[in-house]
Amino acid sequence: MKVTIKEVAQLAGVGVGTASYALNGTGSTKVGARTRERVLAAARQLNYRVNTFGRALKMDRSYLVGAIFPTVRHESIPEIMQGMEDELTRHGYGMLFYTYSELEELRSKCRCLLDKRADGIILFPEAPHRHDYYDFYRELAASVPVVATSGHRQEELPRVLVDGYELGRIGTEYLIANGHRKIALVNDWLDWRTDGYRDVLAVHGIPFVPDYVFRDFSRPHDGPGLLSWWLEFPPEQRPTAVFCPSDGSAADLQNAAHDREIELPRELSVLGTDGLIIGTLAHPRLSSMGQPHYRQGAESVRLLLELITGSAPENVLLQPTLIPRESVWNFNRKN
Amino acid sequence: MKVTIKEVAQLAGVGVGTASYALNGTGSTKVGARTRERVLAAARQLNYRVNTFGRALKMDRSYLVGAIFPTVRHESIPEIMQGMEDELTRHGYGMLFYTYSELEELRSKCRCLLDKRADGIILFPEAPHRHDYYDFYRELAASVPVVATSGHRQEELPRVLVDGYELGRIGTEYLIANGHRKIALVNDWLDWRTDGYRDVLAVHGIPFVPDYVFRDFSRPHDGPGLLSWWLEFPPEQRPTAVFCPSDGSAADLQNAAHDREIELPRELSVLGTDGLIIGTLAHPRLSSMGQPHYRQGAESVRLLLELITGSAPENVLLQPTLIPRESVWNFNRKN
DNA sequence: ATAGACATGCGAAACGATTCGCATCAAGCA
DNA sequence: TGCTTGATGCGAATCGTTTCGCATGTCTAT
Repeated sequence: MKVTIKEVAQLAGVGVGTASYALNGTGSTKVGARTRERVLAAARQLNYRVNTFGRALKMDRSYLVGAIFPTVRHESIPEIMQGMEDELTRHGYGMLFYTYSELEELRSKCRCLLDKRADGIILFPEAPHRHDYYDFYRELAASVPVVATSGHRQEELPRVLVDGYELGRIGTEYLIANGHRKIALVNDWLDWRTDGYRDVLAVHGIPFVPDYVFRDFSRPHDGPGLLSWWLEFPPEQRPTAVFCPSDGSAADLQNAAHDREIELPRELSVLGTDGLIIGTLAHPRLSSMGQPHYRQGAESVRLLLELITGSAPENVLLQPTLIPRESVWNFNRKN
Repeated sequence: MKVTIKEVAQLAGVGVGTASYALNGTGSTKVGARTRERVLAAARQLNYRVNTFGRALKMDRSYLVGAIFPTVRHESIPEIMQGMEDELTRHGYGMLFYTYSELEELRSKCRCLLDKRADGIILFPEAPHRHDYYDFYRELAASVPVVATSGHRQEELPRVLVDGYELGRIGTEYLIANGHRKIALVNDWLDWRTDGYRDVLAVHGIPFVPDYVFRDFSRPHDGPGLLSWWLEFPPEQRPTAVFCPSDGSAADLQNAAHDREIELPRELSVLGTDGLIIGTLAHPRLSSMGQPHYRQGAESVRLLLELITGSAPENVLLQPTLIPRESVWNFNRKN
């Protein structure tokens, strides 16, 4: 399991330099076809595999990139990772996986990554409204290529994100098409979604009601929290549909509604975001704004690799797609 | 960003060897306290960080371990990964993440791992009934430390698994305690679960009905598939409870039942396995046999690290715990 | 026939760390 | 004083690559 390039060269009867050129295809002008063949044959025979460390030491390139996520418990992360892994493997890179839950941990994990000489880092940013994080992103990006992967508004870093405006627009359009007029929007940090929502309402001549937008981040963002917010509206003003920022919160809202014996989806329609498989396990099965997580991962890698090889890549904007299922009531069809 | 040990030694006014000893604490007998202090101070001042490749090259230790999963889409994997990551980081190791979907891909990903000189591999085995996989496991384990992490019966490799017998026993006991007598068991590869199930029935004097055990792997294992199997029983023989091998299949079964307007959980109780968060999004919220995924990940790492440092570790058997929620009807309480 | 151009290939140096044999020095002891 | 011993530290050798300068040999053109 420990055959070196020297032994390959010896068996092929050439110098180590020549063997290196032949093996890597570099200096293709410099090594004759017959010689190359001999080297390759010898390598195959000996089952030679390059020692990454020798190479990395000399070349100052590790072919490793780091991936840091705020917590794996966020359901869309596995799919993103899958996209990243596939794309990285196709380019001969390895992926170093880390998680963090607060800034200090992020710092120390990035230090680990730097120690391991990662060629670049893909960062899933959390809590993008906090300035200390922003400062750290900038500081980090100064010493190593970094790209952000997420739907957050992330001005600092090269990034791939999902078009929040379109997401809000398409989702709201769908609800309106199903006859909804009183539509609530639960906000996450993705403000663009609100713009899309508001614009579509305008197009259809539906007045924008500020109270229908849940912005209160001091309140719990979970099912019971959202439901009690919803219940505070007097019945005739109560939204007929709630547009949630994730499938988890949407399903949780549905379950809270079940507990109160509210009839779903007739009394309360719910539209999720993410289009995850968990949506099909909820009852009713969640309609959702699907996000292209796999592509998000793959594109992040593409960007990072460009960054590593020296070009200044353009940000990527991915489009969401509607996944209609059963959680939205259709007022137009007489059920 | 590229300060070497030589510069540290120079600044401290010592030889490189001495600097190395001082920095690593090795040869602590060999370097005087005052000298060590000087070296450490110099390192701090220059912000020195060891170059992993130089070290790895000399020591033949990469401080990298590979983690290979059949597919991230299996919901319990993120939690396992989290456990692995925490434990690895505590020991200064990095985790190389890969996925595979068939044997050939597993092979090639393991080759990547070997190329990157991973010190060991944690393998989440798939399809443990296939002999070609078994052969490969053995072959792989011959060239690098490997541990398996899963609930599968995996005789070849050092492994950490969850006690399937106890899982079957406790789950079945719970159903019986709720007044169920006709209990179906949906099998995965974990045969031990069947033993626990059968033994508990015997303890309670309930006859074992072979037909209540779903073993037909040619049929779809999903909600509609399971429901149609269930419906084939004549009503009076129909199981009142179905013990599922995952939360996903359990929730899917519930949704299929909703579609047929079967009243849950009165007409059909469902017990899941895994205790995942998705169980709380299903309706009714899934009762489930919780598996200690986080610990599973952490213990796998512990085993692997032992293996790497040369000892022959004992396999680890983790205990499942019951997570009662709302998907099991209680016949004893007059509802 | 000779010089220059070109194709091919050799092997030393370098990357940054660890480790080992050896040297130095001071103290202890006869 | 002379010798042993122990504590401390130096720097060369090494790990497996890649790359670069140089050497060799062949061919072409004059």
